[in-house]
Amino acid sequence: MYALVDGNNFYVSCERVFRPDLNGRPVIVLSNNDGCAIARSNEAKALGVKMGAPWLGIRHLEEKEGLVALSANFALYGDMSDRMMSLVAGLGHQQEIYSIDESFVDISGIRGDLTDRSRRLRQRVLDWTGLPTCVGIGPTKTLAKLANHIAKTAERKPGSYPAEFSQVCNLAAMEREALQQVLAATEVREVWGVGPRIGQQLEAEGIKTVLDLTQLDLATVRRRWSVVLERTVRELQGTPCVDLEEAPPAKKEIACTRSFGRAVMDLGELEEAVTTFASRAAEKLRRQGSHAGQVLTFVRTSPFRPDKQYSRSIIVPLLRPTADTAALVEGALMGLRTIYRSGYKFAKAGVMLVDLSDACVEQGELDFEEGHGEGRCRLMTAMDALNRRYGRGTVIIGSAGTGEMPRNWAMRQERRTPRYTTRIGEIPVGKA
DNA sequence: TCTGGGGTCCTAGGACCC
DNA sequence: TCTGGGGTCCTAGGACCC
Repeated sequence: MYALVDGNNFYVSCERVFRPDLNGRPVIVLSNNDGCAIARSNEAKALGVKMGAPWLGIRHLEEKEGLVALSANFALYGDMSDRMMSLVAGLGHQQEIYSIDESFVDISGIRGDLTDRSRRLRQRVLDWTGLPTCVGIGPTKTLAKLANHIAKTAERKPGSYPAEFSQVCNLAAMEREALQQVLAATEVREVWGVGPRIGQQLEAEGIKTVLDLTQLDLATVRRRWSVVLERTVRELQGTPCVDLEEAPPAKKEIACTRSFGRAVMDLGELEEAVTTFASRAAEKLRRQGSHAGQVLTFVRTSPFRPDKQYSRSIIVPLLRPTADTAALVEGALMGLRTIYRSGYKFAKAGVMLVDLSDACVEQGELDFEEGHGEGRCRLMTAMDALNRRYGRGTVIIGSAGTGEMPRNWAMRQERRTPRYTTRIGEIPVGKA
């Protein structure tokens, strides 16, 4: 038996914890570069603001409807997430943190009324962190996800489902007939694993509700679609096919990519950007204890603009698998210089580390050259420690630039709130 | 004037092997 | 007149997730 606990409009809720004046108002959080809406309060949803809507297309609502738009403050959201997750873990035996705002909890064999227990946990998270959540319970992860969707919808749109499902919905506690009614009242697109494409195909075949989907023949689903959808249907029927993953498996690739604040044409500026991205990716690589065998670098112009388009990527194999920032930056820059063409307005670049292996596994080799091995490893450890303690960017690779060069690539963030919980200088101050 | 970032899994087809 | 059978690995592309 699983519970899925999910934050409501998570990023907006994090902002509201420290800005209670935003309660009851339409609020959105914008993506990097203040580009588009990535989180919306219920009031913003009611105004018709869609997920992913470009900010400049909805900006008029700022004056007309009092819409508040904030730049993404991931330092804040990450820290609030940690607080929420540690409380949610108490709901059951094991927890899988599935994303920044949701986690699955294995609640098999927990005694007592699970619905009641979940309501109390939900209240505790709200009291202790200020974050509103909803809980879905079901015999499989897919059903728990669905239950969570129902709990949220019942809360947000009274009348859409029976009021008792608001905030906490336990599909496992329902009679067969009541369950079928709920499944028949839920669109097939709401199912975890059914995206826009497959949703459209299903609807075209007359499969409009979740109930319709659960009644399909498994062999047909496999033949017509895939084993993936077949697994989803089995899960909806109550047969667990997806296990809880308590410890996340190591990443198979690690990326750092960014759209630029303004168009970049100059190779020198791109070199600074790519150095910064490769350094950041290397940091993530060391944190998971891996080495990379190859570095992929890409640059591209904006497909949304009428300008001349150019998009290219290149993979540079490294001399040996490494987690050394200098070696990874060197590879990334070598790739960049190969694919760079002048005369284009570049809008985005990125570095991806691939062909990852465990750092413990090392190929022996005849040591003809200095400059790698133990010493470099200690240098990286020291660099990471300094950057952790004194803030990102305290110690950098020189080619990341020191600010003499224009930084058109730097992202725009005009509306970011303070990092209330992670920077001593930005802590909120109360007045009596 | 603008439209994010970071991942995973599955499938089909080609190359290659014995 | 006929030109096998079975398998692995790699890559590109599609779909999905938050």
